[in-house]
Amino acid sequence: MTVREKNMRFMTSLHFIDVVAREGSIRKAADKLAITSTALNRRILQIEDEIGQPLFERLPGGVRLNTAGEIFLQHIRSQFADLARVQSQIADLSGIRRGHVQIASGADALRRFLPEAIASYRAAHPAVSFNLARCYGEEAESRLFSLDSDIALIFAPIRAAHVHVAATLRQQVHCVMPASHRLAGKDHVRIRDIAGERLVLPTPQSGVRQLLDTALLRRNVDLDVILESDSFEFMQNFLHFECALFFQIPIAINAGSGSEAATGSAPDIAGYDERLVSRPIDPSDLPAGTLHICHLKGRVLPVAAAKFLDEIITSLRVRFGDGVDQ
Amino acid sequence: MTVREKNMRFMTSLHFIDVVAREGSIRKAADKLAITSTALNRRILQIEDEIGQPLFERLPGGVRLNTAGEIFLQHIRSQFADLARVQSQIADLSGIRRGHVQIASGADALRRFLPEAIASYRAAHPAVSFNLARCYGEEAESRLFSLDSDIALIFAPIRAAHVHVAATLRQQVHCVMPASHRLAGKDHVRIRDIAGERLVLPTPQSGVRQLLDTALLRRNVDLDVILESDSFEFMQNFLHFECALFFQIPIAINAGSGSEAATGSAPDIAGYDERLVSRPIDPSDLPAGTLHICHLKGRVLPVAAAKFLDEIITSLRVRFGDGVDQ
DNA sequence: GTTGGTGATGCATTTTTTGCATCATCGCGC
DNA sequence: GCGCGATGATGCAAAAAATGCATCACCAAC
Repeated sequence: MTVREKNMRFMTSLHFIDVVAREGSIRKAADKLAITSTALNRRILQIEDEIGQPLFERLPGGVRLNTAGEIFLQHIRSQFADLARVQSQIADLSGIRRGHVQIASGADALRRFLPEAIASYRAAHPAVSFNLARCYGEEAESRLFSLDSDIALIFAPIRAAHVHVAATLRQQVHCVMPASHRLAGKDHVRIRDIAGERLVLPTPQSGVRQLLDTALLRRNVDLDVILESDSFEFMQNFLHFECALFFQIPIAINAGSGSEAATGSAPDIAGYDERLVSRPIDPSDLPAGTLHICHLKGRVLPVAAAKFLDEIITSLRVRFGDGVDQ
Repeated sequence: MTVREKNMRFMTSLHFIDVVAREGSIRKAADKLAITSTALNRRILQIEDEIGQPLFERLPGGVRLNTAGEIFLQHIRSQFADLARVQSQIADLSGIRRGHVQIASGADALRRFLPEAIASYRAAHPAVSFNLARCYGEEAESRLFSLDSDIALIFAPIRAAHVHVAATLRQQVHCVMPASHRLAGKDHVRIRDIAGERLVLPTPQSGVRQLLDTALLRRNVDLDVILESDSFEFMQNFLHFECALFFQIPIAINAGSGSEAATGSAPDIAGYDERLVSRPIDPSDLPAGTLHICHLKGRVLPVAAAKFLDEIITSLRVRFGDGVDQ
């Protein structure tokens, strides 16, 4: 994947511009590209000459794209993305079915859903490689825009207009607790139930947290937040040592077979960690959030990415049936 | 325009592939590109190596694109088109407002409408140059696809799915005759009126002719076709020497001010050739045809082309008001 | 066969790119 | 104020790449 450097001489100059823009300095970029700064500098100057206008403004501490440069960089990135698509399409002709899929996802989907989905896809297409970037909504959107990711799974409202939502999945926030917890006996958890409990919350950038914040703020509940983390795995393991509650959405909890979820009944954490159970928060206390499966608007995805996108949407439909919309 | 060869070194290899594909021979292409065949041959080989698969199949009489090559060529052409768009966008930043607009049009629109539209646009943007290819519907569509034209004006049904119709204009076929003709006194011409007349028809590929054919074939009228031509100018001048009828649509007839057309009344050829008059064929005998203003689906047009497209649609709306749809 | 066309390839030459050394400029800290 | 360390730009020589010439191998048509 990163060893695309073997060739494509006709794209190197454009690639160089991308790197310089990302590094903000010709010398640093040259370092990264393993060439001298003079060579790189001259390539930049030459392209600027060919375009007819400078693409970078020279600052004392380095370079920065000007407006023309930003337009041109976007063009360069779309060229690379399109070239990748063309290559995978050409490779398809000879039946190789190789390719590369780049995914941006929140912490929710990459716990169980994505590992299984990717493994299942790779079982059918072993020559397809993947890249997974864990990030929050806003960053995921910008990764789509800069073509660093083909597909994004975002559990948060979509902000930018350039994002196309291929499918959505309604997800009720669940409360995870030790099996011995007094709330474990109930079917649903109410907000007033958790008032006195020790809580472990996801970081404020997370979609789950934002849902919780709006719901709790409105109620003016006094909370005992003992820990904040961006790692569900950490929170889960923490519960083995101290009795507390944390919050997750089903896609982060559910095992692959998904039979229990497809029935519409409350999924639990069984099979993942038998010492913990999850109970949905009452929907009248906390509305369901939406997981968005998206890609960049107007973009033709590479074959592998398009196929994988289809496959995860199908898989979500199997697991969460009625919660999926397109 | 054709002197784009001054630079863009990072695109030359790709440009070479395009030329070789068009010429069907490396040597001929090399000749056209003013380099030796060996240099060109090696560039082709190198790119094929970089792609990882051959793009051409070698025949005894030259080369021809294989499937991979066709996919890649389409990519190349879209790269060039997008680069042109980016360049014009960048040029726009510094207020230069330069660019190049490539139009494919039937003989109808290039009589009066396009010359005036282009002149008017160039009056506002003198640095924009134009290229006009006169062709029939099918060829116009393929020019859009090969990105040889940005915009097409087609008076015929659209065949290909890759064509996006930005606007349409309903046009009733008119019958043009000497002012002294016996039919000149009528408001509308009926099909039965022309049965005994000497007729001058456009060539069978023309949209007007195809409309006439279907209408006349159905009626089984016996016609006295004395001449067939693809040039309206020729037909018009012919009528100075022999009394006959020929057929045109209003956009080929109308003067620029268009006031008489905007009223919805029958436009005539006044001001263009005072010895001739035009009368619409009765719509119940011959349904109106449709002029399509189109570009390639999914394509972002260069600034100049997009602006010009807007302008001609506006201009059509001013002239033909209710006949324009979007 | 012979002829005229094609693309491929070895080798010498030309052109381009690269690297080193150096310069000019700017912000920062003492 | 004045060096210090960072930046990008530039002259010049060496390295690398592209080019052109001559030639080969191939094929079709005559």
